[in-house]
Order: sequence, then C-alpha cells, then structure tokens
Amino acid sequence: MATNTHNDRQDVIQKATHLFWEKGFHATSMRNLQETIDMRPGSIYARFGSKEGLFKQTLEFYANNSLATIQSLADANESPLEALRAFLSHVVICKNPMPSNMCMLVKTISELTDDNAELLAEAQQLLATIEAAFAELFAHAQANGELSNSKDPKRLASLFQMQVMGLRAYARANESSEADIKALTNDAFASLF
Amino acid sequence: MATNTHNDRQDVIQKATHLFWEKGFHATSMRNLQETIDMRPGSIYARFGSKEGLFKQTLEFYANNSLATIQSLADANESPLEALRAFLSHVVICKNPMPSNMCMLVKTISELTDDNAELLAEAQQLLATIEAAFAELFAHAQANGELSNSKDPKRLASLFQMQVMGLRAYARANESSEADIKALTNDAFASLF
DNA sequence: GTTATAATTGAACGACTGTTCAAGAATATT
DNA sequence: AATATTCTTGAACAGTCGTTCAATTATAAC
Repeated sequence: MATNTHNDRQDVIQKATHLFWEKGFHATSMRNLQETIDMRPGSIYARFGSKEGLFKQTLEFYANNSLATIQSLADANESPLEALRAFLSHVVICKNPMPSNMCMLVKTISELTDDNAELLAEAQQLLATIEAAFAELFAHAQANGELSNSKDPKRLASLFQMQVMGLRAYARANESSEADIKALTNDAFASLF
Repeated sequence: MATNTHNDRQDVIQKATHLFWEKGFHATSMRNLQETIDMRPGSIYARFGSKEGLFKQTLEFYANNSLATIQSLADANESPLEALRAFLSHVVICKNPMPSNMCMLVKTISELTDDNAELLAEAQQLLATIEAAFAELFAHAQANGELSNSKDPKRLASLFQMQVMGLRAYARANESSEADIKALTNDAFASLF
C-alpha cells in the first residue's frame, strides 16, 4: 500500500515548500518543519539527508509547479502571448493560498550567499529553465504570426523574466494598492512590443 | 573630542550596513556584527537597543546613501533623464565594494515577514521615498521639455522603480553575462518612453 | 508464525542564538 | 585631586539551532 493518509512524498514536499516559500531558508527551523509536515527529525533526515537537501527538493517542486502552470496556460489559450499575459497576472496578484507575492526562486537567490553555493546555483538554474519556457512561447507566437520575427525570442524572454521579477517585488513593496499594480502590469507587458 | 579612530557612529553603521546587506537580517548574527564593527555586546545594546534597532539604522543609512547618489547624479547631469539612466547603470552593475547586486531594501522586504512587521514597514516606506525622488526627476524632465507632458511622472517612477528591482534581481540570477545585462538595461530604459 | 528488512521515534548532543548585567575603565564636572 | 557620570567590557543566561542514534514499531519475505 502506498496510500498513507499523510506522509506520501508529494504532500510532505508541498507543505515544506509552502513553509520555506513563506519564511525563507534561514528563518525556517527544522522544528517548524517537523510540525508542518508532521514528521520526526529521524525520518526527515532518513528521507532528505539534511535541511539543505529538503530545501533543494522544494525548489525543484516549486519550479516544476511553475512550469506546469505555464504549460496549462499555453494549452488553454490559443495565443501564446495571451498565455504569457495570463501568467503575468496570475503570478503578480498574490491569491490566497500563496504564501508570498515573491517568486520562491528569487527569494532564494536574494537570501542565500556562497555559504550555500549549491542551493544558490540550483535556484539560478531553475530560473534559467523557466526563462527558456518563456522563450519557447515567444517563438510559437512568431510561428503563429502573432509576433514580428524581427525580435529575438530569447531577448524577449529575458525582458519578460525581468519584468516578472520586478513586478512581483514591486507588489511586495506596495501591498496596499492592487489596482495600481494591475495598471503597472499592463503598462509593462505592453512595453514589450 | 569626537574623533576616535573607529567607533564613530558613521563608521560603525557603515560596516554594519555592509554586513547586513551581504548576509541579510537572519543570517547575520550578533557575533558576526561584534567582530565586524569591533564592539562588545553591551556597547552595541547601549547604543542601538537590539539587533532590530541596529538593523533599522542600517536601512536608513542605506536609503540615505541611495538618495544622496541620486541627488549627486542629478547635480552632475544637465538632463534629469540622463541622471536616471546613470543611476540605473550604476546600480545594476555590481561594482566591487558593493556586497550584492540586490537592493538592500528589496532583499529586506523579500526576506522578512510579519514577525518583523516594523522593519518590513520601514523598508517599504524607504522604498516609497526613493520612488518619490524618481518622480521628481521625471517631473523636472517635463519642465525641461525633455519629456512629453502626457505621461504622469508618478506612473513613470513606478515603472522605473519596478525596472530597477527587476534588473537587479535578474542580474543576480544571471551573474555570468555582464554584456547581456547591459543590453537588457538599455532595452528596459528605452521602453519607458 | 517467524524471521529479515525498512521506517519511525524522541531524547539527547554540542554549538550557537539574542540579550543581560555587575564590574571596571574612561570621561566630564566641580 | 576628588567626585559624579557615561561608556565599555566579557562572562553568563535561557533558549534554539541542525543533527545523530539506539531503541522501537511497522512492513515484507518466506
């Protein structure tokens, strides 16, 4: 049987991801995690090796989730550009179960130093993977004739990634005014073309 | 006499700022600080009250430094827009004594939660002050006739602030390729108009 | 049902956390 | 020179950190 009520791997990692995303790597203690995922220290270390090991898994889980969101938006929308626009809105406005406006990967590269070089490199690489997914959508838009062929999809993906980072950070800095954030998001997206 | 070789308030806060900026609030221990600023715990607590109190002072020091940089660029350049452009370049390319690509205030709002509500609010307010300084420069550009009056200076300041945040985070995520970052910065700045 | 294998437990470890405070050194006042 | 005031020191505190491991419980194999 693999149908425990809890402690199946997905559920554990999901809860850990939520906690790490909210509080960050350093401010999350192993005791916080023990309570949140309802496991005792020995079990955690048997499965994940260390706090760093568990955190690395949550980074991957988070990135895969983001990629899946992008994919499902691409499937749902005829237009790749509309999918990108929908992703931007989805991610900038922090809906309720989300622990933070900020991207977990950006929080990570912002918080960590060379003292945790492996985790830092992992987060950087996952961000590059996501940027590559953006680039593919821009390329599809060009194939569709939705977007001029004169622009480099990779360059557009860089700009878009930068805007995602900027808008989410700006939303965190100005949490009050959701209407302003939406207007800013529109302006930023429009400025891409 | 107020000319100690060290321990004069400015020097102490400068060193503390550098350390906090590099490692963040949680990963910086009071023992790190004691060594860096060469003071014993009792003295630190007599002057600053707590770790939070010292951190708050460093946030203000950092923000004042940023405002002073903006001011001096505005004085050095005839054109306010050129001053803004220079600020963007200056801040996105992480020169040597800077401990991090990231803005210390953005690092702070990214790291902290409501567990440190006062520090969080302080960082948010300081970011708003800096954004107001941007808005003033855009307004001057309009008075100069450099910039169309059709755009709201506050809106432009929001966009510019968002771009500063985004570009610095993007630079942190892609530390290798300085040329790409410069090109991206140019594209972003041009897209404002 | 019995044995072998895997997973889980929770107490315990040494190191480190932010902070306090009596004692001492330095400075200012008279 | 003597007294009052401020600043500095470093040992110590209670609490938490990430991590380990022998003992126990659950699962699998025969």
